[in-house]
Amino acid sequence: MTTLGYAILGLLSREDLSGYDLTQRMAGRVGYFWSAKHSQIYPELARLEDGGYVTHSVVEQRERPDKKVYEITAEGLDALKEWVIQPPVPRPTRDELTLKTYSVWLADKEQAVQLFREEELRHEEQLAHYEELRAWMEGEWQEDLTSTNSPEFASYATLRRGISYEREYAAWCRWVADSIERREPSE
Amino acid sequence: MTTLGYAILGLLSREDLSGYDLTQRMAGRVGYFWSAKHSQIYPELARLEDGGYVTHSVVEQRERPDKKVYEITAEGLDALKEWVIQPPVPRPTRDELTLKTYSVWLADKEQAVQLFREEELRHEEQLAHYEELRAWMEGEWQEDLTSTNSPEFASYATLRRGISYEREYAAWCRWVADSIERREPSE
DNA sequence: GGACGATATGTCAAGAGTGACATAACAAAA
DNA sequence: TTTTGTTATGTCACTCTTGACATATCGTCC
Repeated sequence: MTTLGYAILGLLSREDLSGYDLTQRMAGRVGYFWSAKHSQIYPELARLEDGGYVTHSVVEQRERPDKKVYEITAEGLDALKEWVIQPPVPRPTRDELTLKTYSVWLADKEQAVQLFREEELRHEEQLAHYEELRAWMEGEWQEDLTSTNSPEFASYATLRRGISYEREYAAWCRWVADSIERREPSE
Repeated sequence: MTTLGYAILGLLSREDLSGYDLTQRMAGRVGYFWSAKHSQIYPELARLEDGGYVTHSVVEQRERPDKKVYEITAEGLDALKEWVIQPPVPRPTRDELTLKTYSVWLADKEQAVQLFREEELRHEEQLAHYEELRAWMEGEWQEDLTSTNSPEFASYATLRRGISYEREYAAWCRWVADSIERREPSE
């Protein structure tokens, strides 16, 4: 089983979805911690069905093309539950901006400052979006968030990770930009 | 040019290195923001040399097997300088622990708490290591860090990113573990 | 009727990255 | 003398992931 397989099972454990629906989720909702394109999702669904982790049924639609709606099986749910509590396999992080920073001493100061200001803005915008979502969740899901058994709590927990990540990344970009500006004034 | 190519150029802009040396760097020093195995590095060096970004000379050693030491060319340095100030191509982040968190509502609470405590520890140990390095740099490189033209400043800046990342990740793990423990006591 | 956009499902070639395999020089220890 | 460990360079098959190509249904707008 691939990690993508578990990502799909995680979505199907909450609701039945088509390959198209899964693609939307992978680009949006869960896209900031796991993403995939439809060209990877469709073959993976076939493999999951082959392994008995999901089943599908064709749903005929009148106002749209027909679709295959996938449902997680008992075996699929068991596999997912087991995977969740296993320590994650350590993956190498690859951060291109930090890599660029490693060579920033070679760069034109003004252009470097601009780069980090732009990235700061990107992360602050993402942060603002997450903070909106957070406010909405805390209002709408008040009761669900009192129990960690709810998918709502799980979604909220991942969002808090996103918020923390974006806030720190933006702050670091600001620190780098400020450092260059202060130490090399108008070079 | 691949990102790995620029990673190699970034290392060679600081000092001449062999493929073996580069492999050590990619596993250690810069490994927390970009990493590669020797099986990827050797072919990439050949491509870089083909493109005129690096040259190599064979250094004969008496106490060890001979080695090829690579040196960055003027063209290589130009390419690196240009790349550094370009906005990074947005890569999808893939975080397996956050993905597991998305399905944590299905998990046994005790085992889930254990998972997040273990991960918290991992990140705190990494953080402690980085903080040691930081103290050493701030002491040893005091003068170099006053100018952003120095490779020392660049190394210091990337280290601060690592510190910020590990600190926040550990804090988030702690928050998740605490949440599960408080809201589902001894279930 | 035709064009366009959203919905819907699929394949394929190519690149990035890894683990395993392969070879060889040299030192030190058994 | 053989073995073990480090240094050193390389290849290859395989997996993961993406972008491009391909096809088809259905509604709406011109």
